[in-house]
Amino acid sequence: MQAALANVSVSVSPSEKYREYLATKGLRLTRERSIIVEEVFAYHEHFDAEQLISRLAQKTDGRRVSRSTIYRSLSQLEEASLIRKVARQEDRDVYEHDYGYPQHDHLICRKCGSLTEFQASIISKALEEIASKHGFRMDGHRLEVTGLCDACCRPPESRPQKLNLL
Amino acid sequence: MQAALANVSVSVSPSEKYREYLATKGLRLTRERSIIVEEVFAYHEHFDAEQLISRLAQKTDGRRVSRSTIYRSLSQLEEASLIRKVARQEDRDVYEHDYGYPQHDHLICRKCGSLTEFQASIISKALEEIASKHGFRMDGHRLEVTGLCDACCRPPESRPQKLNLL
DNA sequence: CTTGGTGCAAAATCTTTGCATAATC
DNA sequence: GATTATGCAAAGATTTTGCACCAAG
Repeated sequence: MQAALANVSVSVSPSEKYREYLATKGLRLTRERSIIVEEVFAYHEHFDAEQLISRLAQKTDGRRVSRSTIYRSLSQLEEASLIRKVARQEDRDVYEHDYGYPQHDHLICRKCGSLTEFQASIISKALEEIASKHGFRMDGHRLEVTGLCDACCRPPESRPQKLNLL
Repeated sequence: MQAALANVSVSVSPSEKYREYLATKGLRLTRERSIIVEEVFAYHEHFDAEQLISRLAQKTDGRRVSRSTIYRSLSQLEEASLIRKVARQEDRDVYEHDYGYPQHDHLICRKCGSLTEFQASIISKALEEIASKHGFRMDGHRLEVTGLCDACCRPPESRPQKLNLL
């Protein structure tokens, strides 16, 4: 009678978790919502609303979902802690899986825009101490480290052309 | 011959720094830009574009500046590392002073929205190590710790009504 | 007189919303 | 049958841009 209590404990599927969340609000896991949550969790890549829309709003089979519904669902998925915003790129919120995935942070390259994940328990621990010192009840954090990634650092011959500044 | 090399070393005023930045681009510190940088550094509060605009676009004296110019200037001030984005609230980017102010991070209350600053060198140090491990050339970071602030934590009589999720 | 700058209004983006229709309990 | 959901198009909101006129070197 021991549940896996590692960093990640996934007892139910994302869809199921979504259903549970919806239930608490008296809402239903409809076909569209189901399609969305499945698509979102089909890949572990970071994504934004537009990418999801382009994948779902253009389906020819019966799995097409409208733009509005996708936006509405993304808000719910975030509320339900299934996904979370990690950054903002090109004026769009970038999401990632929050459910079933360990806490981590990101190195964001200012040049090529690449997102590199890393884990550092020392940071979480430090934050817990800091929060408690301020009487702050922490429930999460978002840490974006900006700079130049390994590839973009190397000026030599393979100098990246794409400098989308800022 | 020793410059103040503490966390903060301000040898020139924000305006002067702005002027220097502009010079490197062959641009000038105009009267409007001057007004903007002075207004921005007049208070050390966090602010967003709209707040700045409401303060500057409604002046009756000769210190009015247009919306466009303010947006254009904010981009430059950010580029020049005079200000930086700290968060996003109500769909707006929130800025704070970056120049002449020590590195710090924020505790953001999900309930009342309050921003509390804190400093933790341990985090910067940890990040430097992590970055170097990834061959990443860090030039800054943004850390938002979310949760409930001291005031909003206290359930006693003023029990928060809003109990969301999970 | 040539380049840079401002202001206005229109445009561009991303996101939300009103409403009619459709599905579900 | 009442409530919830979807899709569309229109509306909202913030930020950007084209353009004419002004300013500075």
